[in-house]
Amino acid sequence: MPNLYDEFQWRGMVYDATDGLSDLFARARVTAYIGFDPTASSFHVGNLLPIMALARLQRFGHTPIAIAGGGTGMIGDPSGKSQERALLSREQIDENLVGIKRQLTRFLDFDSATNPARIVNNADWLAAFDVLGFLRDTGKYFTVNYMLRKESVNRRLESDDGISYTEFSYLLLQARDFLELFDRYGCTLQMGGSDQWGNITAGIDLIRKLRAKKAHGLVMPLVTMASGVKFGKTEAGAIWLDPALTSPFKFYQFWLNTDDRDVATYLRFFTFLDRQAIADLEARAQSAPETRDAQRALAREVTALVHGPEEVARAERASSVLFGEDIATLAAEDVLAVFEDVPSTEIASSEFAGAGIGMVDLVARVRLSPSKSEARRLVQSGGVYVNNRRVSDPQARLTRDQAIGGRLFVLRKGQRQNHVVKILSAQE
RNA sequence: GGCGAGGUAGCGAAGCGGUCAAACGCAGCAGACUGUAAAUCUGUCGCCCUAGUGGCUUCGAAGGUUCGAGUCCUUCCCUCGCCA
Repeated sequence: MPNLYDEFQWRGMVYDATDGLSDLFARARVTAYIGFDPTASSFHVGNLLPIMALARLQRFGHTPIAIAGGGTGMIGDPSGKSQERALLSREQIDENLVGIKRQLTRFLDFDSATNPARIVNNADWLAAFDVLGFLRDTGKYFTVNYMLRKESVNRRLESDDGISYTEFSYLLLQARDFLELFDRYGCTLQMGGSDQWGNITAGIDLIRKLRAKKAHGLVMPLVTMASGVKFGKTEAGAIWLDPALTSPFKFYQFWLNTDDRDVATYLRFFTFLDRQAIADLEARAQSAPETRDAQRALAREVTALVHGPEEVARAERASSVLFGEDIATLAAEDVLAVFEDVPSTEIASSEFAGAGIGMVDLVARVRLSPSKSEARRLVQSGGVYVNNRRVSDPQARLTRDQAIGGRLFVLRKGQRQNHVVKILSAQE
């Protein structure tokens, strides 16, 4: 069995790790965990790297545990945060946990005979502690001096906002989690993002003190984008795994648009492709970047993983239509199918009667532009396309006979922002 | 509490009492070039319309001076430094 540590290493997923972790992987089946905050009802692509770490772990024969942080979520992790966080309500957390658990099941195998994955909620034990018990059993093992030295705490001490006692305590809870999993499942490794190092080592220290056993930690690098933008953020907001929040088409497009400089890194991070396949794609990206085969493979792999192969096929089809074929020649049904994910507006056919609807009005109406003034500028500058044809005359009007199949228009702003206008017949 | 500096468009930052919807930079949005890339270049970037040397609402808030105020005066609110 190849060593998982080497695998993580070549994929660039090791930002830091405790000594001896490689040896541990070499000689034993390891149970490892990563905690996930229930701050939203869905993961976004920024959470993907740790999720993939658990998935790889399982594929190498080890046992993954995902903690859905129902308990720690009540408190809020100060790591990487410059400000105190708003507390989530218990109901909100429970709701978020449901969504997160469901998404994890796509990556992990819970039915494996040898090393089934497990999702646990740390509220199960953290909520059971009484204050006095916790302070005596866990708090006693951490000096405030130790806690103050932690980067996450320290940074907030220096900021004007300070840090509440609540968040200050977070470290203890996460340390206690690690101990709990160590006791229950023999979990000896915690992984996480690089900002988790302090929290992880706290758990390791606790296990050493109370159980006299060596536990391990591994943290992954922050995923960056060459453009300098925060990874996973687009103009439209975060890229979510939930298809209701980010359509599979948009999800696919996000990956397809990966910068040349990032694609090799992302292939390693976010796909299960092996070394040879990735090396080939990298070579291809070097010699023929214009084909964007590497981006295409990345988009296909990740979309398949998150949304399934059918969605990949649909996204690819939609992409080829959108960026290639002539929309006007397609049947209305096909266009609708392809643009299913695209926002749409229904407008009564009566509005298209007579002189029709003015371009500027329509563009503003479907919110492709925030105001009519801006819509006008947009049209004049040549940024608006109707059924794939540029319309730059702000006086232009649209009537029903110009619609695809007499039923719809595909409005496009710039290169890729589409909007479908459906014409509602009077009798419908 | 005392002293000093400042609050201008998404952010940063200019702004002689008239020619200020407000320089400039960044971000944003389009266009060109391309590969649905990066870089670069161009335009645009308060709102409205019948699109014009058009209308309307802005420069922390409220008053005032003036033919005219982002620009002067008063009060208030807030932020930031220094001292206590």
